[in-house]
Amino acid sequence: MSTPQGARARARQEVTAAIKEAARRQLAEEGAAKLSLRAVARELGMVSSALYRYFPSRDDLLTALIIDAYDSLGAASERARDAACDVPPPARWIAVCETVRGWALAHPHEYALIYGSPVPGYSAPDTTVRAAARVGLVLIGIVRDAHLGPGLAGLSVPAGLRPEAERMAADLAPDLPPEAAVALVAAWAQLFGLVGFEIFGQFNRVVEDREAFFRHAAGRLAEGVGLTAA
Amino acid sequence: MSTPQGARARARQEVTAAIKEAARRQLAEEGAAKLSLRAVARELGMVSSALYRYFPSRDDLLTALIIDAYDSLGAASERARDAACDVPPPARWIAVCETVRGWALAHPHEYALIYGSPVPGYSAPDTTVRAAARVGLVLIGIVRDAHLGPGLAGLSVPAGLRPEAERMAADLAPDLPPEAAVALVAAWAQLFGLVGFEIFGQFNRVVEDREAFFRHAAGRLAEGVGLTAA
DNA sequence: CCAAAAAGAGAGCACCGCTCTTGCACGGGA
DNA sequence: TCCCGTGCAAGAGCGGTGCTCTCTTTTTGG
Repeated sequence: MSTPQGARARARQEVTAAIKEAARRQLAEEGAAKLSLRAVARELGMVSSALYRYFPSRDDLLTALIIDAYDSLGAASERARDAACDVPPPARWIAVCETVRGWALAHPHEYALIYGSPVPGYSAPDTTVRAAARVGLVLIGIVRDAHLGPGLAGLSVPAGLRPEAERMAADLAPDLPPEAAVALVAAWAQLFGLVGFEIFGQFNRVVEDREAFFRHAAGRLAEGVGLTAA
Repeated sequence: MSTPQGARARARQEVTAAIKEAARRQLAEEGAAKLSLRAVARELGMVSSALYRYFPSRDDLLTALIIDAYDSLGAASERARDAACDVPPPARWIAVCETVRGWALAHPHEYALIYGSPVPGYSAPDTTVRAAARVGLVLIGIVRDAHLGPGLAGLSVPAGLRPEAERMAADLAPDLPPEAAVALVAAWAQLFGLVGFEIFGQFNRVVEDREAFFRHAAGRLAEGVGLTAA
């Protein structure tokens, strides 16, 4: 992995990185639909068939970009969490949400790649799943900190959702009350609903001051998971 | 518009409808990315160039499908609202939300077409915008009914959001309190966050009993806009 | 009844993803 | 140090795409 055993392997890694970089540039400029292997090859001064030595297909290149995008967003949210480690959980939650939104605004096409419509019939490989989970883990961590520290507001779930709530909590955060797990997953999806609507233009002619609107919505999301304003 | 002045015009409408139908079938089977004008023409026994007499480009055909999809979803939500006209607003809200989710589950590729990543550089024409608004209007109507009838729980917005809230209320629902307008827009985006995460597979290995989970989340969304349980 | 408009057919252009074959140049074992 | 095998780039080519242009046929309306 990190052992550059030979000059050969190193060159291969460099070319692979150059391909991904050029592809990411094209993705940012034209979007995933227009990303073309031949154009990437042209930009790199190669012939298109040479690219297949590095990525077996266009989908594999896209998958690599997807993983990188998840990692980039995950790292950004982790940095935001760490930078806000000394503010109370509700404010930390808002800070992470705003970082997610900021990342999406800065990388709209990469955001579309990971949270927009997936390719039909495309099922994410395991590596993708792991990368995708990072943002969620950050959010869970904030709620856990509140639970272990200043406390979490009590929530409730209807009886019919009880088993599911306990299953979700066992999988996601065994140390959290089941109702918090349910609220967390819902807030997670709702956060990306807010971000997606802004990125994809659904807020055009509807929301003007998006910064303020989002901050407020993120705060209400925090209340929804039981984070009480300090 | 509705005057079939000649057999010629009627034939044109029929062919146009046949093209859209075949395209919708292909869309449902393979997704928007694989929708090909040539394949549609083949299925209809025409040559591909003949199709351009009806739709100037592939994007125009896609736009027609988008409008139809918005209309289909809008009509479904209006039917759900009318069917639940005699239950209290919170239950009506949940019914409409569940109908939106049901429509999305039944037409995942059409859902992806309208609420997934838009085509790069694609900007929705005005006709699209109007069709897109129908679901939102249904949600607004439910809150309005509650406001005029059994009452709406009081909400609050921070001072910084006040002007935006009043602007949004003036545009969307002048008879509603500004705080309700803000909550409504947020709930609207969050609803599609929940639906999108389920449709696009983000809930895989996370949420099992999606029916119950969604019902509960929709109920909490209703509370968030001030609809108090009867 | 005939000119004009509309519609279909076909060839063709540039581009795409992907495959296969062919040379070549380099790197590691002898 | 040499030399062979291997990894890589190059090129041609296949079937597909969106789209344009021209030509012919069909229908319509004055």
